[in-house]
Amino acid sequence: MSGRPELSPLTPRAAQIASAARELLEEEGRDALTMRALADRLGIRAPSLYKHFPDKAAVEAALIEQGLAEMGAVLHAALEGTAPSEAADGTGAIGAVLRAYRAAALARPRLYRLTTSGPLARERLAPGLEEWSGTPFFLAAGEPYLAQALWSFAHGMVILELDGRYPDGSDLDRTWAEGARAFAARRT
Amino acid sequence: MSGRPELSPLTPRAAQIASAARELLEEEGRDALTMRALADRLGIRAPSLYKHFPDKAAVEAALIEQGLAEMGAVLHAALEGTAPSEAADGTGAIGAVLRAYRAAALARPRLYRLTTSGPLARERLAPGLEEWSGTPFFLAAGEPYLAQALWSFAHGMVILELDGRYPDGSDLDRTWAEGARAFAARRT
DNA sequence: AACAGTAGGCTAACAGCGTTAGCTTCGCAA
DNA sequence: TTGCGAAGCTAACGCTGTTAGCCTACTGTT
Repeated sequence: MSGRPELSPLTPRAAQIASAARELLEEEGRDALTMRALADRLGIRAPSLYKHFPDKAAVEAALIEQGLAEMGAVLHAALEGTAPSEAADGTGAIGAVLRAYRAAALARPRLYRLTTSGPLARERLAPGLEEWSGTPFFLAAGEPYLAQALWSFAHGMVILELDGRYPDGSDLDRTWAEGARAFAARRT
Repeated sequence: MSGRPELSPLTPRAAQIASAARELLEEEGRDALTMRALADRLGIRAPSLYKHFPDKAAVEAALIEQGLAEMGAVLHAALEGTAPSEAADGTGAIGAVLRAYRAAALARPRLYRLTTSGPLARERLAPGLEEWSGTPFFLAAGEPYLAQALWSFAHGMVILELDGRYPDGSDLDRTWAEGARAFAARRT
């Protein structure tokens, strides 16, 4: 399992704000996450938020930490769960990680996009968190280059699906399975 | 080769504006592409732009069409070029398409991100253009599911590289090669 | 008990954003 | 000559993130 790094500490009030921000993001999308709308949801005025976070990017960073932590937890759990059985479809740990990744991303699509899109302000994130959330890919692939390629495939699949880039009627289950077989065949 | 669909027609003035928009995007980034900055570059005021485009999204759509058209041209050319020799590294057409894709994206990173990130307003694009730009993946993979998986891998690799998501010192050449081998091995 | 400091609200305001309304000015065609 | 459309303009609106400065209430100290 290997312990998850601690998230950046938040004051109780800041945690409430982050929680409201997450609700707002997941219910209404990234564009709706404005400082005024967030303040409204808390019954205060926008400038008061700046007593708790230095700027909007810091609020987003708190959500990104949640996104990384939850994705990491899901992936680590998926690896634990399927280690004994060693897979239903012959793709083993690689298939398990891919299925878990897709399910977790589609369950929280807007948080996923916030977490993974655009340049990442690493200095705002808890150290080690990003790496920890990615290690299941390494564990599943057994080798860092295949692991990075596998992660890239998974992210590409998810983000293109979320953005509606695939033609209508695409059988994405089958595309995922095809990718899983391609990568699993290279596992040593 | 198969002829490229025509891009949406623009009046001469609109084409000038789109050209200036592209310069602005590539030189200063997406955030710098504002209607006022674009107008400045043309020596006019922002509201005058609305005589030529209905809104900012229409300007962006013109750039997205350029991005799709240029990417498609590069990929089609790459397939033509390597069909006879059949590859230096054993990955054949798949390796050729991947190398061309990466090179084209990294040569115009901000246009690539604009073209491929976020929901796509298909009704604003020339019909068939998006499909045409993607067909080289199908031609290289020989099969639609592998083709979609291959495209997803390529996009994931590029966008994660552009966003600086890989750890410092990652040997991305090797990661690309690993992915190319995985997909090439499944080509029938 | 009086005082100081701090946490956490508030209003007013600024610059920048996309966008609209309404006006003017120029060149061409009937 | 008249009319009209193309293409510019200014002023303004509502939205955004953010800052400055003020006020109130609680908390701990002397």
